[in-house]
Amino acid sequence: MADLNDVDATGSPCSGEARVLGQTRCRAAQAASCDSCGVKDVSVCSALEAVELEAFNALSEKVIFRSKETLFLQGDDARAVYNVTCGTLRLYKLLPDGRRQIVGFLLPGDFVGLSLSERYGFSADAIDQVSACRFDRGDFIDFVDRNPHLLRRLHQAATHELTLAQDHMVLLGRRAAEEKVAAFLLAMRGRLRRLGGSAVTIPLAMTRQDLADHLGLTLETVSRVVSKLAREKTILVVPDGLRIMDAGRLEQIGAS
Amino acid sequence: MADLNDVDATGSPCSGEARVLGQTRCRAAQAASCDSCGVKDVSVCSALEAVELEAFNALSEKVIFRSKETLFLQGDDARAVYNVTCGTLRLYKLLPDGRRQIVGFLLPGDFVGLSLSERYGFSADAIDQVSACRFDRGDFIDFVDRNPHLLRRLHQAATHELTLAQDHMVLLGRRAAEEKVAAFLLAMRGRLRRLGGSAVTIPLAMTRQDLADHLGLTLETVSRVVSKLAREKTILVVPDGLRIMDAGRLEQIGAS
DNA sequence: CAATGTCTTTGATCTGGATCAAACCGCCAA
DNA sequence: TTGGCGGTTTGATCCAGATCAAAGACATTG
Repeated sequence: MADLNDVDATGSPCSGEARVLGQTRCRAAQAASCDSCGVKDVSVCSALEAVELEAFNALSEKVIFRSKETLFLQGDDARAVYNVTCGTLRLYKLLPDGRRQIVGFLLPGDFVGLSLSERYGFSADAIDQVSACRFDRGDFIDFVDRNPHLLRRLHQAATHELTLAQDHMVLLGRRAAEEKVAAFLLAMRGRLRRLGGSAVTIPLAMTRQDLADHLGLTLETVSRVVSKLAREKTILVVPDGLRIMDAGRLEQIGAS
Repeated sequence: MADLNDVDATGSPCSGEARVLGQTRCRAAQAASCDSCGVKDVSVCSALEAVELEAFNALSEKVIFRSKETLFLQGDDARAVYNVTCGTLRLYKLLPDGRRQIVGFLLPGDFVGLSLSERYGFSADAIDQVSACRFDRGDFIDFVDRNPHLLRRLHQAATHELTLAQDHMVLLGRRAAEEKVAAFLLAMRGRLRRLGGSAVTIPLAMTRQDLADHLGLTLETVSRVVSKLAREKTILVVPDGLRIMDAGRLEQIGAS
């Protein structure tokens, strides 16, 4: 049985400043503009000196996207780099006939547009209300050029994403429906945990369709698998998310 | 009808020096050790000054792997970075029960291990005879640190790989068998073309099983699709590869 | 040259997940 | 209060691709 005594992440306010490649600093004064998003504050532990961090954050402006709002479309020229501070983004690609593959969900702390290329390689929109730090791409590149040690971090971030992408290829190419869902839930639990949130309740802002388009399934199949896991008491479906009741069982199904 | 007059890439010798992040320089004296691999020489056009290039190449030693030889396994500690100069590598991940997902095929000019991380995130083995330049990972990192502009190239290479990975997710998650094969062939044609090879004949060193494990299919399905395309004269199966007879038709099937 | 192993092709059958269809469940707006 | 809307669940049916099976095509080796 899972650790039900875990405190659910609920009321921690969001940072108004960018996490510098995985790290963040919170400014309480800005927290009020963003409702609870399930992420605890993380103390400063940055790749940047305090003075650099100040300069870095000065480059950004805070922006808010409403649920379903589109940040940009695949092929748009990449004016901005974003750092999510609150909420969830979906990044996706479309085939000409409308089939969609969600290549990733971004949570607080994640960057969009780190490739620094001329054009966005995917589309992005907000699943729930999202707040983010927006950097002008040119300014961001200049700053990185002036602080070359940041490039190492940038490169690390990119290769980490690549590793995730490769893991997802295994999931898409070689796993059965139930394994896909189990592996996804475990991965999500890991990410939330690292963000300091709950290890038990997973707030799923995305719909069954989103899940399906991420896992290479249909929404009906996702729904059936979730129902089955709930019937077996492996998970418990709650409003706006689900609770992992038997992580061991989930790992057994989604073992990697 | 496709351009049948295209000269097939056959006899061009391979470089004995690393391509510096996409560019290469050939040294005729070393070419003899490697049989034809379908890749034309590319003139020097490097991110490095001549003197740096010299230093860079001095870091590497030439290594040769026989067909089916394993370079490293997932989880091994990453002692080396490789630059393929001839032949084809497959990079793959295994599930505990033996299911395999090939995350990529590497052709001449491609680097392995650019993530510079402590451990390899996948396994790699040679499909045919492969020659490569081998860099000690520590030396490579030191060199990059001394030449920070190279980090930009490194980062570009990583994000390019990430883009390819995301495209492959679309293929794995949302495409039908025939589309998968068509898209793969077109992508391979593009890569070979960029390498200066033939646009018509695609030398497939990999088996049907390899293809299947890359595309998320079974070998039988791959075989059937290839047979079907051949029956329709879209492609022509030849020893050790195939010819694209009707690229338009292929694009129509595998449109992205 | 037969024997053996590896890879490929092709056919017959099966099945996991897609597709089609309908009901259900808040939630919001009229 | 009702109706519409977006999302979810559940059932019935279908089918693309998996699985099972066998034979063919080459190399390599004894």
